[in-house]
Amino acid sequence: MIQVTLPDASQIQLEPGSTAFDLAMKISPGLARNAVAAVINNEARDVSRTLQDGDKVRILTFNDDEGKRIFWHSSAHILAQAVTRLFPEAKPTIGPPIEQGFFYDFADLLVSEEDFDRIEKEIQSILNDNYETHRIEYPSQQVALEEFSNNPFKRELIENLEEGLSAYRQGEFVDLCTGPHIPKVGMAKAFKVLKTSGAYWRGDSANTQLTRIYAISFPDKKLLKAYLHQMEEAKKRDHRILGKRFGLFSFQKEGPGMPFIHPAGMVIWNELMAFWRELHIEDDYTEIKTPAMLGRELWETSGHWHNYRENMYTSEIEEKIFAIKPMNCPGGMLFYKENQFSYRDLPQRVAEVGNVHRHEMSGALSGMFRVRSFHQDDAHIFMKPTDIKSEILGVLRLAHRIYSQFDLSYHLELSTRPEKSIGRDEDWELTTEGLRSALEEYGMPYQLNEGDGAFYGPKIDFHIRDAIGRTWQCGTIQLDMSLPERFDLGYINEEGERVRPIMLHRALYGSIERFFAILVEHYAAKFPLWLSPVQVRFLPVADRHHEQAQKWRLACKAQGIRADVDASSESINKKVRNAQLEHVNYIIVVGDREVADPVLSVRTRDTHVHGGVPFGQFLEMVQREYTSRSSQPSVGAQ
RNA sequence: GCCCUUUUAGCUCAGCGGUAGAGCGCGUCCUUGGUAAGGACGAGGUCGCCGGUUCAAGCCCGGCAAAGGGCUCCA
Repeated sequence: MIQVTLPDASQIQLEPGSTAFDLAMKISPGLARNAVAAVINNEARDVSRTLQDGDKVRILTFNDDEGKRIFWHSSAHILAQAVTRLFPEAKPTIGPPIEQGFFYDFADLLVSEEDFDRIEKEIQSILNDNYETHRIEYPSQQVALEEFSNNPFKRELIENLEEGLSAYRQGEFVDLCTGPHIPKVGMAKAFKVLKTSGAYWRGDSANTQLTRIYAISFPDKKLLKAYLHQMEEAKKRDHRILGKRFGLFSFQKEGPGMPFIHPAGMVIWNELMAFWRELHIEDDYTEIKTPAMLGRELWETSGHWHNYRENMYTSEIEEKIFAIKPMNCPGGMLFYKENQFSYRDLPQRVAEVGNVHRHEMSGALSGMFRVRSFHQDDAHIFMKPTDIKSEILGVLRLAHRIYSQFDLSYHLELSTRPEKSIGRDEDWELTTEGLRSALEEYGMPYQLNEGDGAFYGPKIDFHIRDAIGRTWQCGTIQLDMSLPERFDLGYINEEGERVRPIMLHRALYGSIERFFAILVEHYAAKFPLWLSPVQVRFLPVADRHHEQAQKWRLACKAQGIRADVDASSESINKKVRNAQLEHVNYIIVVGDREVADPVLSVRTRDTHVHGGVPFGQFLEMVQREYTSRSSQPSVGAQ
């Protein structure tokens, strides 16, 4: 008998020659049925793998993250099997699992959504045949190359893999793969082909364009249904749809990627900026505004003319070339140089909410998330080397105050020196260490992206997730060793010498447009009162009540509260319905009773009507809720 | 920029090679109704733009533009 150890440290006796599947069977038949793979001594293996005495074994199911990846990777093989059956000329390349499902990239394949049905049918027939998967180990590169002689992409992969070459076979289909795999393809019971797109071989736009097919699979039809339902729900939060429905913003074909912010959108925008300014004043920032367009020499000095030219809009007048700013920093540098700073004046925290323009590739544009004209809530902090850590900590804390106001969850990424970069080693070390130690002290976990920094310095990025699960970079903290040099910035130190300041760029909303879009999706356009375009709506019951409704509207307005009156000749039911659908925070019907005695029945967004609120008290409550930027309604609170 | 898809009334969407449709919205009138759709009538369209095929094009073909999903890139 052999003995293996389970994750809970319990020990199980097995017949010699038992597999991971046998072990699962011994634990419970249900587990065996759902076993996707096994982790044996920290290595993911097939459940058909034979166990040795003393092995530490963990059975993986779809419920484990690792199990999901294996399940989806196995599903990618099934997809590739179906596709190669239907399109024999298609050459499978790679097919990894992703966060939600998996994709497979094919060369020599042309498909559109119309083919999805056929592909799904073929997949179904593969699932019905319920092939077992078999591991094939190649003794040498040569043997593997022969197996994939008709697929140059697989051959390229094989050539880059010296040892441990293996493949998996299911029915007639063999694919290069390290594994492990689900034991029988039928486990991937519920399959859905989702979308197709182009992709480049090895992610390089210089390489062949491949056809990518995205799909998802589950061990249970109910899980698939739940997933599809969740996707439907997420689509209802799409900021592009809500932005149109609520009149927040629009795009015109005369300015692709250049948003028009409408009145309701401007209300939110202005509230965001008011909140932002309050916090920045508290944190001792100053604010400037620099021109939208500056002469070519400036961009030559900053390096943009050489490094960023293809993204810049330019204009020529009287034989002089100007560029519309793609970034605020060069203007900020000129501001700094206007002053003679001493070490006593540092750090200088100079904010600028500037409208920048970048010519993004047409295919990259996406609603308000990716535009060509946007506003960055930039700030440049000029400091002494000894300020680095505390300044970064200050920015991290300020960012947290902003994101937590909206209950947004975010994650941090630290990116270090890329291969192509400028600057001295000791400067990179100083600045990267500054970022790292600030992050450590801040105490929030972060992801490390080695070599992913800007060419001029390391950075910390804040990422926030949208309604359909994509993450977007919002805030960023970037140390810059290049611009102070290029612009010959200086300050006078204690010894009276002119020395170079350290400079960092930072943005917290990142792009106001993008952050705005994230908020629309986050709240599904049901904004908290302080952001809400219409906070209070009065609904006169009959024409004779218009006068009272207008009086109250004006009283609200005098307190800075955004109120309106629905003076249409619709029924009261219809007016209530409209106000509810518009997510007005407080809905107040004005009829004979209210005219006789100013006590309101206040309808809240949860459709409850709270009676007996004197008008004066209502005003106070709304005002308190507004100025405190509370996300909880004050009426009907207790 | 590349691959795939889409573009018909203000909005959401039907539409079969043979003179353009619905619902909502909008306008006028009736109704003055107490917390999620009162009623009648009416006005809105060079079917994204430019070419081609055809006796005939919203529909077929080509180009361009914009939008959507990805790739690449990035706030």
